[in-house]
Amino acid sequence: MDKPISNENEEKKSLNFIEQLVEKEIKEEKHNGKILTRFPPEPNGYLHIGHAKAICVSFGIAKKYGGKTNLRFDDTNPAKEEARYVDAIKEDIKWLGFEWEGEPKFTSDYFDQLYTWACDLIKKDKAYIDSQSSEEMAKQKGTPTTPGTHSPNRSRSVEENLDLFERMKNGEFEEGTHVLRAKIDMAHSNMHMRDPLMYRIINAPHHRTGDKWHIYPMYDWAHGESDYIEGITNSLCSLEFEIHRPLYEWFVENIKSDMYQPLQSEFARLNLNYTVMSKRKLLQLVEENLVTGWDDPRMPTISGLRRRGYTPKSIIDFADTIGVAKRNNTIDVAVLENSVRNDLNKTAPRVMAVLDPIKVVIDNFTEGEVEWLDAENSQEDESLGFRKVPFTKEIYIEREDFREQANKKFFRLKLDKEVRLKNAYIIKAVSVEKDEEENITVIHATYDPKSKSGSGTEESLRKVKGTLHWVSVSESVDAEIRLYDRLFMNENPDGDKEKDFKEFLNPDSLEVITAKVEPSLKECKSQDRFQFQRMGYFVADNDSTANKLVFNKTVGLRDSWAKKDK
RNA sequence: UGCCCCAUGGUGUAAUGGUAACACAUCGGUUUUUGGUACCGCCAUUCAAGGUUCGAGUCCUUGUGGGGUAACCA
Repeated sequence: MDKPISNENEEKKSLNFIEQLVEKEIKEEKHNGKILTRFPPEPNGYLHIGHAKAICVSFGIAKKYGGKTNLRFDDTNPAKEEARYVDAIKEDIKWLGFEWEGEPKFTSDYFDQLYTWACDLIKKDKAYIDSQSSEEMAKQKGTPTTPGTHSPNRSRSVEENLDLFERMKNGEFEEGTHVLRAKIDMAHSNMHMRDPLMYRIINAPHHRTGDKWHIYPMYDWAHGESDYIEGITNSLCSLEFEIHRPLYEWFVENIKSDMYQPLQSEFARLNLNYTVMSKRKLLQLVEENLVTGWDDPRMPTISGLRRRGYTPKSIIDFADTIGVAKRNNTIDVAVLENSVRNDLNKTAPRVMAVLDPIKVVIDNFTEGEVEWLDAENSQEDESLGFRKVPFTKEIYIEREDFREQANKKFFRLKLDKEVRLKNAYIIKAVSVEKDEEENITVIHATYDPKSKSGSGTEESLRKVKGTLHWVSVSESVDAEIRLYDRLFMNENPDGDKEKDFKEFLNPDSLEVITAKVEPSLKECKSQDRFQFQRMGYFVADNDSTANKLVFNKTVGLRDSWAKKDK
């Protein structure tokens, strides 16, 4: 049982490129061996599975090397951001099981310091106020092959710049009339270095600072500086910020007063097929009521996955499986589904629920009798024990589990053939009743009284190929079941230039049915997860009450019969 | 068009100059009172061409392909 430590180390040897970098820094005692990362969401929407990956990367690397992680809301644009998102984001991170260091931080906490530093840059002649329109400035920016030209305002005096900047701050100007720009190099091959904007005027109240400010810092100016203020050692972000790194470094180098400097590293964001991963598009789905909300179980949001029945562990395992690298990737949703199945297979108690019921009458079973049978709660975890399930003369089975005639490949119930009822008896179908339209309404069967499951009799040990789940007609209860399919029919819904992503919405992504479930489920609580045996994993929805059970389908079981039967 | 990044099975991720591994998917099989789980097997000489080396997926050069980038968004 006790493995040698060296063995474990060998197994874990493989490191992603960020881990390699951090191990190198630790070895070189770069920050005295300290690691502090940050997760910097903008509070303008809910977190999705892509953020979950980023959370696992930033929190994960710190955790692995004995460091900490700050949660910092990047709230530099009051026009787009709202306080309600702050709470949702905190809840999602906590639910995943990560703990941020101290209180949550806000970029807006640093507005004063940022303003002071901006004044310092003006005084050092490294920033100036530009009073042109954005069109004029865009024109002067040049193109990738031709250098830009200087703004006529570039040579304004320090005094004039300082005066204008203060008046901008005080709200004396309209939006769009002035901006503060860094004075770097209008001929730089990296367009981001051609005198980038640091501040713009926004006359909108901020969710935390109210109407104190009329100027707000741009991302590039605020981010590295916030990292510097907090003492972040490794600032991990996605690939599209790679080209911003020289600017990130230029800003920090020009304001810092010591040897310390945070390092930005970039990794590829997560893409999943059959969904969209843009907050703007997810917001559209919510606002146009194409889903029921940010936590609709079809949404790739963390709150949606939670309501769908995903576990924190399954999401963390998923992030671990897909890895961290620099190349663009698209992960098959099947990988995500696999991680939740893996977790739930080990943890979810098994119960019986019939989703599409058809009645079976056991002709030789006593009318009115209820026999309570023992049923194992999990084949994967003995400690979950047993429960009682009621067996009666009339039961329901799944409609698709019966055919009058079928070939040998069909292991389920057919006329004159035997099948085992899970936890109960072996039965044989003898006849059917049909309505005028030839639809089967009732199946008649006989049972073998000596074949009771677990009894150990010769009859019970008989080899029968098929085993069906079932519930008692009189003792079962109704439950609303919400069956979900993928939200989009296209693998890459936002990859078509001609078509809007919403054209690919799957009209059948939600199906609501009423199922018959075993009576033990009456006791279940919201968020309880189960395997409905042979059907899949289901979770009690928040809408579920003692009087009306509601379950969401998390994911189906792997089904090799469904594939063959096609 | 400039600059930056990337290139390993169908999809992802490893191999840190020394026998291309793992996960998912697919297909086939064994076990099974869930057509589940578990287990086994099939599936790539690493974008191309040169070079360095006893030895290259790994280092160098060139090419090709993909992505990013020129918001008063982050």
